[in-house]
Amino acid sequence: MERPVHWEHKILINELNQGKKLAKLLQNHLNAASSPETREFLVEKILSSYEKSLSMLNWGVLVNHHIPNANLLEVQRSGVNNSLRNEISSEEAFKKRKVEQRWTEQVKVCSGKGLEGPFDDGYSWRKYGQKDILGSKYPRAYYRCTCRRSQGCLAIKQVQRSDEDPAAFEVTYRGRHTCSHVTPSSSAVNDSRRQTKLFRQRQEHQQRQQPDDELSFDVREAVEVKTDDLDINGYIFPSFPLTPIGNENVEENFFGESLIGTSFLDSFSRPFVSPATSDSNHFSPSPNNLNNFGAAHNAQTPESDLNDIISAPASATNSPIGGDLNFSNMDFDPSFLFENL
DNA sequence: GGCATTTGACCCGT
DNA sequence: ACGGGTCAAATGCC
Repeated sequence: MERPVHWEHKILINELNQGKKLAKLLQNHLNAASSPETREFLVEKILSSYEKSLSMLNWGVLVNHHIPNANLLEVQRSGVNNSLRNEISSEEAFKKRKVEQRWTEQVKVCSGKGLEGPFDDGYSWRKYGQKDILGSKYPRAYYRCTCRRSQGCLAIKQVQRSDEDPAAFEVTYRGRHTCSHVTPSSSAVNDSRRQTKLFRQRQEHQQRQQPDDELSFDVREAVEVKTDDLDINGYIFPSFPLTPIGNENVEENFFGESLIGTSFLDSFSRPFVSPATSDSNHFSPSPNNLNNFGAAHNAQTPESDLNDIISAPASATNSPIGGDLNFSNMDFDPSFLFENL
C-alpha cells in the first residue's frame, strides 16, 4: 500500500531537495573561481531552505491538510441565502471556518505623523464592518482585500485603536493573499481617490465630533509600524504553486533530485515592499523585512547564473507580512519529523 | 454605473 | 445569552 502524499509533504520534500541541490552547487563553486558573493548567496539560500523545512515541521504544516475554500466560505457566511446555506453541511462549513482563522498576525501601527503620511501595506483593502469591542474604548474595523471578488483573495485585516496608546493602532492580519499583487498604478489611483475622500470626511468629521472617536482611520495613514506584538500562533504557510509530482514514492525522493524545479523560496523571499509607497518613511508591516531571506533575495548578486539556480516561479501568494517569518531561533525536534513522516 | 463606506441585522462559537 | 465577526442594504462619491 502506498501512503498518500499530501501536498505539504511535497513542499517539504521540494524544499529539502532544493537545499541539497544548492549545497552541491556551492560545492562546485568552492572549487571554481567564483566570487565570494556567489558562495554567500548560496549559503543564504541553503540556510533559508532548511529553515523553511524545519519551520514547516515545527509549525505542524504536515498535520493540517485543509485549504481554505473561498466559495464555500462565501456561502457559509451568507446571512441571506439560508436555503443555499442549508444545502451545505454545517459541519463542513464549520471546519472551513475554523481553518480559515488560523493565520493571525498582529502589528502595531502608530500614527505618529497624524493623517498626512499615507501608510500603505501594499494591498488594497475594503472596509466591510465595524464593531464595538467589549472592554475596548475604540471600535474595531474590519477590512478585506479588494481582490476578494475578482480573485477570491481571503486576506482580511482588523484595525483597532489601542486603549493604552490612542495614537497607536493595532492591525491584525488574518488569512493570506491569494491575489496578484496590486499594481502601482492601480494602487495609486485608488489611494488618490480614497485619500481625497477620507480627507473630506475628516474635515467634516472634525467639525462635528471630537477626533478620538473616529475609526475611519485608514491604516495607510500611519507611518510607523511596530512588530513586537506579532502573534504567529497558528501561522499557516501560504499556499505555493506546486508542480505535480505524480506518484513518486516519498522515501525515494526524500533526498533525490527529481523534485527540484518548483521552489517556494520566492514566496518567502519576496520582500514586502509596497509598490505604492516606496517612500522610505513608510514601513511595510512585514516583521522580517530585514531578515536574511529577503536580504539574500534582494542582494544584487553579480552572478547571473544564480537566476538559473533559483528558478522558482513567482508565486501569486502574498501575505501582509511577506509570508516571511524569522525562524532562525527555532529549535528543531527530530522526533517531530519522524512522527509526522 | 461602479466602487467604497456605513451600519443595523444576522450568524456562529463559547 | 453574549460577544465577535460578517453580511448586505443604504448611501455617498467620482
